[in-house]
Amino acid sequence: MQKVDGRKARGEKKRRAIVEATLRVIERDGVAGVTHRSVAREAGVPTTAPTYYFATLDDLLIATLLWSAEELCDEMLKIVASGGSAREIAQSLAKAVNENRGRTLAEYELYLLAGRRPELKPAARRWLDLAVEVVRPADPVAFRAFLAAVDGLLMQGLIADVAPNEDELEPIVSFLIRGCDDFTPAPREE
Amino acid sequence: MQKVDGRKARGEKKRRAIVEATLRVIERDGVAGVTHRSVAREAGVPTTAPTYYFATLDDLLIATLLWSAEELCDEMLKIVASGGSAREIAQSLAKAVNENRGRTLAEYELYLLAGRRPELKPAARRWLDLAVEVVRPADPVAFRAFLAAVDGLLMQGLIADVAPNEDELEPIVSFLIRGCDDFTPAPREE
DNA sequence: CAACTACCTGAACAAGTGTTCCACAAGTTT
DNA sequence: AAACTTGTGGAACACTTGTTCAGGTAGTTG
Repeated sequence: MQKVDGRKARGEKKRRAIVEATLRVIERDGVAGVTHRSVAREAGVPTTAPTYYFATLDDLLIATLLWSAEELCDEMLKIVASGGSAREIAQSLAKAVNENRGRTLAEYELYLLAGRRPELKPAARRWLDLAVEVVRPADPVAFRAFLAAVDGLLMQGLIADVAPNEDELEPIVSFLIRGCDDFTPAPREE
Repeated sequence: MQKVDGRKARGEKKRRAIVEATLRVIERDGVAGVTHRSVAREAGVPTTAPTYYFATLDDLLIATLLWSAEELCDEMLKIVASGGSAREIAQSLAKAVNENRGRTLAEYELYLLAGRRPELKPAARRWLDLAVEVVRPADPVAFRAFLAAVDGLLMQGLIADVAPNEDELEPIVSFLIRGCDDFTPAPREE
């Protein structure tokens, strides 16, 4: 008979809390602001807790990227599921560069981190692969162009004097998804 | 009668050497690897030289971003001047994510830096503004979509397992610039 | 309730950081 | 050549960093 060890359960919870705190630190101060101590302070745990749960600072960043990537995938799936019209997509993009600006910045910093750590690449581009998989676009070239533009619009939105809003983004999104059947997947052959 | 002060000339030269060394450090180790000491070592100057020329480490990064942005603009203008066909653009992109991978990574790290330092934003998006200005696109929406996709293709190229080559990129670029008259500027009304 | 185990943490350390300071060298002007 | 300005660099300081480690604590088991 197996009983869940309360100690381990608590540990797992704290571990998650540390990862979440790390993401908040990145949102606020960037990857550069991540230190064992800053994370510990943010999470409200002792200084050595992050070291205890993650062998190295790198491991902590990696865990944070993996978790963030997972969340991003969930959000993307929601958009696709809801129909994926130009309006909805533009709305999501506008939110990412306005209300969720810090979060979006964090995501791209982790993105670039993957550029220097080959083992992180799969996680970083997970949402891309997943998008292709669930949408099964009729025109792969058009779809790849669309996905690239999404990244570009977000990045450029981050360095604009005033971030673009939904109405400004919509025509661009519309232009990009013409020929993509509004995300309607190609019929799968059985 | 004014004579150029040999001291100042030498100083200016060293200053530039330090900025160039900084960019090399970023290419190799990322922004995180930039310290007064690492830059000094790379540039072959004493430890305190970077501090002497740049009040703070931030100032050094800022100067590096400005310089890098300038170079990027020059390169973009060259592409436009040479005609800006899909083939040429795809060629440039392929080069950026292969031979010049480190440099491209560095550029995007500095890009994101601008996301957190409002005063750097104009420099970071300089190439975008310049592109719109010199191309004077007939269809602004299509052109903005194209510019966004360029950023996205580069970023996604950086986190691909194997970076895309010219031939893979060309169809996507072609798709994007259809309706842009191959970069031919709209006739300017006089 | 004692023995045990696994988790947890405060203090401490060595290494590296940004920056200051002052003596001095090189170049220019009088 | 003396006076002056500008550039230069080694030593040092106060501080923060990642990480270690030995002891302590909470949860589980017999």
